[in-house]
Amino acid sequence: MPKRVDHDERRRRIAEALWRIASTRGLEGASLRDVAAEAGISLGQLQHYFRSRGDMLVFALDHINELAARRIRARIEASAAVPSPRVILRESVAEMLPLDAESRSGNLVQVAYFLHAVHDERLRGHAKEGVPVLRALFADQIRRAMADGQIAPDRDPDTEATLLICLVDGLTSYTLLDVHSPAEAMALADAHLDRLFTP
Amino acid sequence: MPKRVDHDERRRRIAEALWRIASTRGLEGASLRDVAAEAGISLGQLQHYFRSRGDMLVFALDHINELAARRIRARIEASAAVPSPRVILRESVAEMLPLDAESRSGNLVQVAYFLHAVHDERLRGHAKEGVPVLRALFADQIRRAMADGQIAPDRDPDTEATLLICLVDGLTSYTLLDVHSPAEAMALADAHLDRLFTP
DNA sequence: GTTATTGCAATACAACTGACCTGTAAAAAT
DNA sequence: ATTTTTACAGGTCAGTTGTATTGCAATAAC
Repeated sequence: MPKRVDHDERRRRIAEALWRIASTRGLEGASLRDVAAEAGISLGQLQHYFRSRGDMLVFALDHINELAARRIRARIEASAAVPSPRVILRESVAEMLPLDAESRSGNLVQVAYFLHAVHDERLRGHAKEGVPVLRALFADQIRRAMADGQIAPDRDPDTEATLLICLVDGLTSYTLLDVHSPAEAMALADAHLDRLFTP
Repeated sequence: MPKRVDHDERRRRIAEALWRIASTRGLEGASLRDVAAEAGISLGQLQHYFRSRGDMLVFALDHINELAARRIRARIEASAAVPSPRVILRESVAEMLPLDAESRSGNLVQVAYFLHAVHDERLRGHAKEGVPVLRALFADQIRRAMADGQIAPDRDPDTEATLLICLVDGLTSYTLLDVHSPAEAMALADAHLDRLFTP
């Protein structure tokens, strides 16, 4: 055999090529041939690493979810030595919203997957799994802020966490549609946080 | 010529067949042949009424938007003789959320269009146009409630209207994904309204 | 050096796509 | 009665899709 190859590394490269296409033409517009061309490899080689198109889609979704989680963590750690709950929430939201071109294309990929997941049971599991984790993270921060007197004690942390996630999702949708600008989206998120953080 | 036919009525029938397919298999899964079969007509007949697939998609989107707006109006008028702002907002939200099977499939069609619209300039215009109308309607009700002392006077009506729309959008997405149930979605929306309506 | 295995290229294939074209029956217009 | 227009049925076409198959070069194991 020729050089022994890192399979996962190749798969990640292919997944990234897939995102580039999915963010401009949608997931359905990303045929095996297109992805192979975008990745600079042959169709045969792509098929060597993914037995089917479905396998490729699932791998790429898992990969993008992992990268997103990593970026949120990195951003929080970079923001302050001991970040306050409000900073953590705000930075997380900022990272999730499509505020720059890169994040925008990432969100487009997520949306493409979302639509697919609604109709595809296999993808749905992968698409859903991140939500409870994120809700728990948000709810924890809200609890911390409540203990600190920054949020009224009659709020329910889980409810507030879910509302915030849903709001970000909606803000993302309308930002992608150019109904409002990235800056307006962030301002709206801040307005929501302002009212969450009232003792 | 044979019986003179109501073209728009035929087109509406075809559009409804398209929704039935789009809500289960997605927009891309709705080929001209599939739509024709679902509508119980031949491919030739379908092509007689729509010169291209794109035309069909645009018509069906406009039609579904119009029906949705009509249903919201009907629901509000049915709720009370002189509906309060809060009732109007709540009923509108309830109509937008995928609370029953019919509404769910309608929302699935909307989502399918949304993803398409992000990449298709022609569709984007049609998909966006409903938002400012809805925001104006919501903002009006919020202003009425503020004048009545039901909402704190320091709130910005347009901001609150936009936040509510975005929240509903996010609630819809996660309800479609079965992250939470329709009942939970409505409870979350009520929680948000509770905090909006505090003097 | 032989053999077995891996990495990949190339081709083939059946299914399906949207668009286009032609044919024809029916009825309205003249 | 003739002409014209409408409403459709059916077929064709070039192009694209995911998948399967075959062939072959490179190298590790023996």
